[in-house]
Amino acid sequence: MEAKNKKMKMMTLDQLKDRDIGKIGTPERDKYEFDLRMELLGEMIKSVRKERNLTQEQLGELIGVQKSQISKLERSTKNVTIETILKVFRALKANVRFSVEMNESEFKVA
Amino acid sequence: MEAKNKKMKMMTLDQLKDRDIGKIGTPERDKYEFDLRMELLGEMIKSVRKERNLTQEQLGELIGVQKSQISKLERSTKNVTIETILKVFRALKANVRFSVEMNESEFKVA
DNA sequence: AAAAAAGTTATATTATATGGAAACTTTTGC
DNA sequence: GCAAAAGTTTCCATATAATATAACTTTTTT
Repeated sequence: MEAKNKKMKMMTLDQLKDRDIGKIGTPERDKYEFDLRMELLGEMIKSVRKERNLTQEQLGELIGVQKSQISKLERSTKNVTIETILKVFRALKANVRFSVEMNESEFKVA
Repeated sequence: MEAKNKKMKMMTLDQLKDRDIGKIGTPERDKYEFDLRMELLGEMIKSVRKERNLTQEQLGELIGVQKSQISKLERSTKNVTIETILKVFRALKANVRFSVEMNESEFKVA
């Protein structure tokens, strides 16, 4: 990526994302935002696991899956089902919360 | 279910769930808790959709799926992928938050 | 630096979530 | 109460998430 526009002074992160990845709502941008979330979720698993002083193998044993599975969940850019997420955090004795907010009102789920 | 125990005065909801469904951590109970969460998530979709004054068909059009699909998401006890959830709430212009908490520390994801 | 442990990746299989179509049921408006 | 609209369910196909195994790479320990 080159900075061709001489007049450009500053851009917000959002402006950059709009320009380089696509506007919010476009498939490209949505995918990016989604991947980002997935990455964070994976990091979340990893950091809680570390906090509990577990190896991937040990966490796997708690859940009943191989370590390779844990590795994937921690680093995959792919999609996950809620069931899997809950299973993992349950084993880690951590609580997951989903909440939905629209405008002012916020509704908590679980 | 009968109330055989004459001495029983009161029970908390948790005690009832422990007795009738199984202790937390048992597969039965975990499934129950999970179903509950899923149900709430479906209800969440429904209530936000209603808030936006949309029919299932209209919401489906926004996302690009049939109304039957929306119906399923709103009422299914089945599992869902995060991608699907995000897709729906994105269309509803609502924000979904996942957060994970263990002990005192709370980490926000997305 | 060698050995052991932890983590990653590739490949393949199985289970299941997504989705459409259409018939059906329930709710709503007149 | 009837018709239309909204929602649900069933049946089915397709896509993909979950998983194991085993080889591989990276990190840690001694």
